[in-house]
Amino acid sequence: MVEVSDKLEEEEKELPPLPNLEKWSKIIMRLAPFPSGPLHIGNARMVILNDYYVKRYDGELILVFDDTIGSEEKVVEPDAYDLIPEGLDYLDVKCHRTIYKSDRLDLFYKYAVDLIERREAYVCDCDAEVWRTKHKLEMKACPCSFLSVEDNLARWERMLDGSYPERSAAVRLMTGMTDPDPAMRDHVILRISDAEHPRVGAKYRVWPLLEYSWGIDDHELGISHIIRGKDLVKEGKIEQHIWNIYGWPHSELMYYGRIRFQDAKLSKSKSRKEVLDGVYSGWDDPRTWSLQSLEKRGIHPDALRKAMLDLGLSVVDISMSMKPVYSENRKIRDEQSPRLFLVLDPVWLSISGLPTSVTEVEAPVHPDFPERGVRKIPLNVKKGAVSLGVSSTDFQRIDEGEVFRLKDLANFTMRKKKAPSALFYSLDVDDVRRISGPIIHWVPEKESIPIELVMIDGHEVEGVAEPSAKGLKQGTFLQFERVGFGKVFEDDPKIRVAFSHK
RNA sequence: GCCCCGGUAGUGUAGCCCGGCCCAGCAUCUAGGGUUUUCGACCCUAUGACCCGGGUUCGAAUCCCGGCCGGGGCACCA
Repeated sequence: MVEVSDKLEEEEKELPPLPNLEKWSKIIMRLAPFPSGPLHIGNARMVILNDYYVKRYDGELILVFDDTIGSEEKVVEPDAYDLIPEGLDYLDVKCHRTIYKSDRLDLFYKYAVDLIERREAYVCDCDAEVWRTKHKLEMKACPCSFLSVEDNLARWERMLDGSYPERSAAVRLMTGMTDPDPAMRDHVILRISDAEHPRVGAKYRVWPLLEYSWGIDDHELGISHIIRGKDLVKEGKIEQHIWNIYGWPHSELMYYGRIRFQDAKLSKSKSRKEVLDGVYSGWDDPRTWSLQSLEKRGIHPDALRKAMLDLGLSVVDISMSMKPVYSENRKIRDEQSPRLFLVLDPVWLSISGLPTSVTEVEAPVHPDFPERGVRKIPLNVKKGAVSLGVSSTDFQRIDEGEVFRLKDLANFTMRKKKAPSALFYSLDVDDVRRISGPIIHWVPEKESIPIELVMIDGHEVEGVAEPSAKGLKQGTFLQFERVGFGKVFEDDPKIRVAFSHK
């Protein structure tokens, strides 16, 4: 027994300590994604929770690609082997080891033989449907379970050597046919699949099921604590059954409920199809809700982390909004985000009557930090007249004759009757403040920069940004005043920005 | 049909194991105000919850029973 010091103290949100710490000399946990695509926001809870405790207890985190053969609906996507670590990197999660389930088949075979020899498992060649109705539901033992060890081992060999076609035989663990829970009755732990595996090809045709492979591996890898979704509680029970057979110490099992995001519909299979078909721009398309897509949008990993940790370890299924994540992201990012004017769907106003003294506007890079300087917006006024763009929604909102302010510039009277235009009214901000008139953002027609904004739903909208947007560099997180936050993900030939949130 | 699990403000969460400090804390959302030449950040204020019914107890969000509602499992998927 080693003293496991609890390093966390005055952290704002403290999760409960891990159970039975004293039983483990070291905290070892694991991340076990099935590599079917990049990690997405729905997987973030699993990752962050495990990482949180490993860091808190100075433990070890193992990345285990749970890449067994899967099923027709669940197939290994080779790109995922790179996309998953990429997502972990973004979340600042460090894995101390990386392991591939597909490298460990021999180990699972070894234990399969041992379990058969101990009469804890048997090879069943019943039809799955028959087995379910005649045996499982009626709680009647399967005739295969009475076969001798020798017969079972012979059957096992036939599974391996190809004599048994796919689905014609499987290894069942003798958990007991009289268990009140039908889910627990002699569950299949290994089965045949002739599918090709992206990493090991056709080397193996007998593959373990999740609950079995983990029953072995959680022990083999010395996993002390397991935090996983509650859809895996049955699997946990089967693991415990295996641990009991061998008298192994039980890893501590913890479950959390499922999260649904109100503003995000997650479907890895749909994403995969759309990415492959080119409908989505790639695995970082906002509609995939992949970790990559969140990074592209400039969602700070700490914002995600905080939101996930705030959920705690509740086992209740929840439906949460992205709002808390966005709120946290604004808090983190606001201070560092330069301001800029971007006008979507511009309406060009013919401005007239501008005093000759007004030739250029200076607006703060950040209103809370004047020392960061100003952005210069040249006007190119010709005889007191100039064309300035405002967003169409603002234009529609302001009535004929109403006084409004173009932020950092001056106050104007709206003229709509013939053509969109505005007449200079005054310079002083207070004039418009007194009447609570609108203060809106704008861009000059000359020298402004076209910008493409990729929205969260994948749609792209064209906009025009003020001249100082010229030379914006990829990776810059910024705020378009009154439009929202975003991150530049392309700067050549065109500036393209991923919209983050309001 | 069988087996688990759970129900605290709109949303999420703390408290429940070891009943009183909870006329229930926090975050987000919403509304209003302050600051600000942004619908951002920051500061302040307000509204808003213990699923229902019994029981135990001096005292229950916390313990017990029943009900209702919700989620998950019963795959040769993970």
